[in-house]
Amino acid sequence: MLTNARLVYQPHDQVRILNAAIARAHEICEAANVRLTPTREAILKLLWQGHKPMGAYQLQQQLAKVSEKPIAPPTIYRAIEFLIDLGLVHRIHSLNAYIGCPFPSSEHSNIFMICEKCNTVAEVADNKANNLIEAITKKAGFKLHSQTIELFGLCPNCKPGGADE
Amino acid sequence: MLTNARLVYQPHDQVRILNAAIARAHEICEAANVRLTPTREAILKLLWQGHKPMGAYQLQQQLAKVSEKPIAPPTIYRAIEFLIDLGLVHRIHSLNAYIGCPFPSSEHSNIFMICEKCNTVAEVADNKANNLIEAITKKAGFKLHSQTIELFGLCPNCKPGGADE
DNA sequence: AATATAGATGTAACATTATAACATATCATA
DNA sequence: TATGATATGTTATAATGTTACATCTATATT
Repeated sequence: MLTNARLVYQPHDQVRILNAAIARAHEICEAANVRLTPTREAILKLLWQGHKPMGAYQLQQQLAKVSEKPIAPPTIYRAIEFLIDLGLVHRIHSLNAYIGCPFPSSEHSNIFMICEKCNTVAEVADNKANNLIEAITKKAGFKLHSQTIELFGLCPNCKPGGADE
Repeated sequence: MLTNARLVYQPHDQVRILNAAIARAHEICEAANVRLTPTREAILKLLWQGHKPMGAYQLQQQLAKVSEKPIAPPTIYRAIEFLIDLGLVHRIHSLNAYIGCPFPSSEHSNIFMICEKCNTVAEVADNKANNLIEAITKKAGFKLHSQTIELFGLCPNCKPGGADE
């Protein structure tokens, strides 16, 4: 099982993690022979801040604070699409929002644990889950292409018992 | 494992199924002491036609054909909310669309198999999936409230090999 | 049967999310 | 530096969903 849950739920060196993610993204783009332009990089960075998903217009607002010229929705959406296609970002459908992917370029089912209180999202990739879903669909005669699994609840820091369970 | 996959993927008496679903809905509403008004019933019926999800504005268009007066979005959304709260209808987040629930009033994880070609949606409720997700979240210290699992691919009737696998 | 009440719908305006169509700019390379 | 491909700017608009408040309707009570 691959997960960034501990990272998300515990205090950590946000800047280092962010820089690592950006460095990783540069590698991936280079390998794919595509360009991680300033706008794209800025959006990717925002989607890594705080492990909270952000909507397109929220991204636009944040970008406005940094850049001199306002960036219009089409550019935002194009950048998001670019990042999603590369596996660097995920869409959280139930929130109409986007978030940086902690393990890009890994084949995985994306299971998102969405905290209803603090809005953090942790991701899990689990082979057992993949296999089970594969088995369920196969039994039904359904040819599986992709999937999205979104779980709602309270993260360790927000649930009544607290982080130490 | 509870599923309506066979029903959805094989020819069946659509009218009988629909009537059964509506009768069931009436029972559930009576038990809950709430009213299945004509508008609500009309929407529920539409969401049972063809096992395909429909968006709010699509529902509005269809209703316009039947009713004399056009029905405005708030009424549509209110009816949808009502039906979802009763467990009679589900929202498919990735499609911004809604569909009738084949097994209302059953405690279940909702796994939706969405055909990318014909748009039919079959639903599966699987205890193993429930348990696995419960285990995954527990391990991460996440308190699970609800979930949505949406699978994309090709249904038996649309996939290359055909329905007989 | 008249009336009070809660629940349901009507209505108009608007907020949010996303895309289309076309123009312009920028980058990599010949 | 010319050229083509890629990326972004610009304007308008589509699609989805909500707010706030008015009006109606069913039901229960007197």
